[in-house]
Amino acid sequence: MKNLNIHIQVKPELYLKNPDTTDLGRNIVSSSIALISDLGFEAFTFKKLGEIIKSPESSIYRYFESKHTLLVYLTSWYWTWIEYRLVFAAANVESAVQRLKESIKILTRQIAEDLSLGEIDVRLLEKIIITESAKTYLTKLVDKENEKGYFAAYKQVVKRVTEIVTEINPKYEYPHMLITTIIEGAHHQHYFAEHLPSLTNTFKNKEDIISEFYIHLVFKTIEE
Amino acid sequence: MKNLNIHIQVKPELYLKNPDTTDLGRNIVSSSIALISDLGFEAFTFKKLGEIIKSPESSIYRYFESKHTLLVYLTSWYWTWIEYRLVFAAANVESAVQRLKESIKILTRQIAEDLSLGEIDVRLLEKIIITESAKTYLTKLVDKENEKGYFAAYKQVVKRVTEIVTEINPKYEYPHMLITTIIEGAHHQHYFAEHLPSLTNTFKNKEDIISEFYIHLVFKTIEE
DNA sequence: CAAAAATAATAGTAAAACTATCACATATGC
DNA sequence: GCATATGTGATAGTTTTACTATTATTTTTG
Repeated sequence: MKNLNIHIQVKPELYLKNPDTTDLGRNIVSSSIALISDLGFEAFTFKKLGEIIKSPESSIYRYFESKHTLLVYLTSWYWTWIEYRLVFAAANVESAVQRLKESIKILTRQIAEDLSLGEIDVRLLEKIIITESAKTYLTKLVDKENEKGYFAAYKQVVKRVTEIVTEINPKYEYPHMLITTIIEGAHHQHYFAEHLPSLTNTFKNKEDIISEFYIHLVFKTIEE
Repeated sequence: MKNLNIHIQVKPELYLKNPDTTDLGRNIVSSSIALISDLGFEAFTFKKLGEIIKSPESSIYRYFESKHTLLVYLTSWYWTWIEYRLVFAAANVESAVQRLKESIKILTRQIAEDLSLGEIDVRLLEKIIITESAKTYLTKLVDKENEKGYFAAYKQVVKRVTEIVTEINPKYEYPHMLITTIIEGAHHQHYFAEHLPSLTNTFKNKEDIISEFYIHLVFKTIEE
């Protein structure tokens, strides 16, 4: 398992007490990732999590308002990490085409190796993002939560990549639609590949087929 | 409100007793559409529905195993209806390009007019599909439910449209990825336009912008 | 070392998601 | 036309979820 020493900071709106500052907090976050990816978000409860970390539910509630905000926290952590990777991948790369290509790979490809930042198992987290992240905004509370900035990290990622698209073709009118289409699309393809294979095309044992599909799609779509 | 006299049949796996055969059953279905689009799926319960239709919860449970299978039923109804529209739109159209164009419109455009089939308000149902339908398969039970054929109607729609893609360009290798990408993508764009506008491009007051975006994307992507 | 902060232990609540039972009404088949 | 099957209503009960509240104990820190 590879370890990196960067530190991801999540907006204070997403927690009651910063879980990053205590052992219990970090344990809540890392164990919740394991438990959510094991049980799925619906069957996941703070009570079950409490049993695993040997703390009462009420202690978990001091960090997170609800299991929903915990999911928003995890999602936000993920997008902040993705943004870091986007910035890193773009550094010193002159060609916008090359930067876009690398960005699409980051947005659409699953992490291959075990990777852990702090106590966060990024690979497991990515599994959660694929299956559960849309549930953060597909709720009756979207508008309120959006006002509170719950989705800022995601928006920032989208913005950053759309800017590369615009750099390549300033006349292309729908960069946001395009980028959100491929982000959510890639999540779906990864999910379908595992659970509903007839909805995707993974007949070849070729790796990164999803990434290649989206790279092709994006460059064809934005060309003049 | 426009009424049409076609009849949509849903697979028996999706209900305990066919709601289509009794007044109570039809009332459960039509009122659930209104209530789900009002409360959102999470806050929707059989108890609340029972109060509206003035029947006890237990009577609703005679038709549907759970609120989850009711959602699967509604989704399946919707895709069966979409397939009917696809077949109808393709009838007597020689050009595959034209058939694909019309199919993409059907898959990506929201219904403009009020429309009711039997007691089903199709416009409200479409609102539910946009927000809630992904929740039918983003669960721990996907694999089991897939085996039972819960997602057959959706798969059939995807298959039908991919065949047109292949007719136009037999060498194109990823028709399923492409079609599911635009179906789910369009749902997202409609949702974002209403709730997270910075994730989309609806700055113009132009209608059918989402459809046009996807038509352009598809034809660019599949061209040789 | 005292005060403040964090955590544990325990209890309690309202609602959700069912399951069960029995009475009554209605439709159907012979 | 009557017995039987089927459908619906009324009511009650269970387990679990998603919290909230209170008090005691431990740990941190200034």
